[in-house]
Amino acid sequence: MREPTFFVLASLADGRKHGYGIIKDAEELSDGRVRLKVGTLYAALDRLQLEGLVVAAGDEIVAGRLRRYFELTEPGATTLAVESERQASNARRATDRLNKRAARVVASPKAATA
Amino acid sequence: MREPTFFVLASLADGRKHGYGIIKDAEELSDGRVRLKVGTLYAALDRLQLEGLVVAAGDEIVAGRLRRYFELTEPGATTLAVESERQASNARRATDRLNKRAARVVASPKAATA
DNA sequence: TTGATATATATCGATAGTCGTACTATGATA
DNA sequence: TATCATAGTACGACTATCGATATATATCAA
Repeated sequence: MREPTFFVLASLADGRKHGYGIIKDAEELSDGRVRLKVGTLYAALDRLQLEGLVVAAGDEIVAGRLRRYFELTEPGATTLAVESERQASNARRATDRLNKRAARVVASPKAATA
Repeated sequence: MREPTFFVLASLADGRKHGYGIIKDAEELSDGRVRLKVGTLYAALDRLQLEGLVVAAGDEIVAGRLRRYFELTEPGATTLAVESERQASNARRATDRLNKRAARVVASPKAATA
């Protein structure tokens, strides 16, 4: 799963939201690192609905503007949990290796990757 | 960064390796979850070399077969470290939300995402 | 009142990384 | 002698994301 899609699910794990709300929330949740593009967002929502990870949760008109709400399904929550554990695990493995590498570089800079 | 590319760097963090060796190592490192395709691997290696994250580290002929060796550069190690922290952080944020959501679902199943 | 910014969604061509498959070739094993 | 593991090359197809454009309302500043 790519990062934008991951953040769509993570955003909805917080509760029911509308498209633009997801964009703002994902930016905040990622400390500004993830700025979902509108094309990416709505394409992802369509796809995630087809996969059953997200469901439409009502349209509302607020201040003359349409808001399309979405919410996470239980399979969506499970998928996000699996994906989170996968990424945490990947990060741990890579960090372990980088730490060992750093130890080698300190000991012998030129043969660090030998 | 996508998962296959991440594992190419993670594999090389362990030391100099040849293409096929990276495929085997990535599979082991990921507990069998990541099986790099040859097309993906060599395309990634070409790209990572252009980006300066990886360098060719000599060709060898072993048992009549060509082996193309690669190693991680310092910028490559830094990129992997940044990417690992990014993924660990993303996973933490998502897991936090899932835990809060689970608490809500236990308290009130039908209004969990309201 | 004109322009800029924020909110909110729709749509679409281009891009990039990955996948899938086929191909060549050697050495080891059954 | 057939199959599997090793090792690399090549290329078309796929798909999520990007980047841009369009539409529309509300608010605020110049």
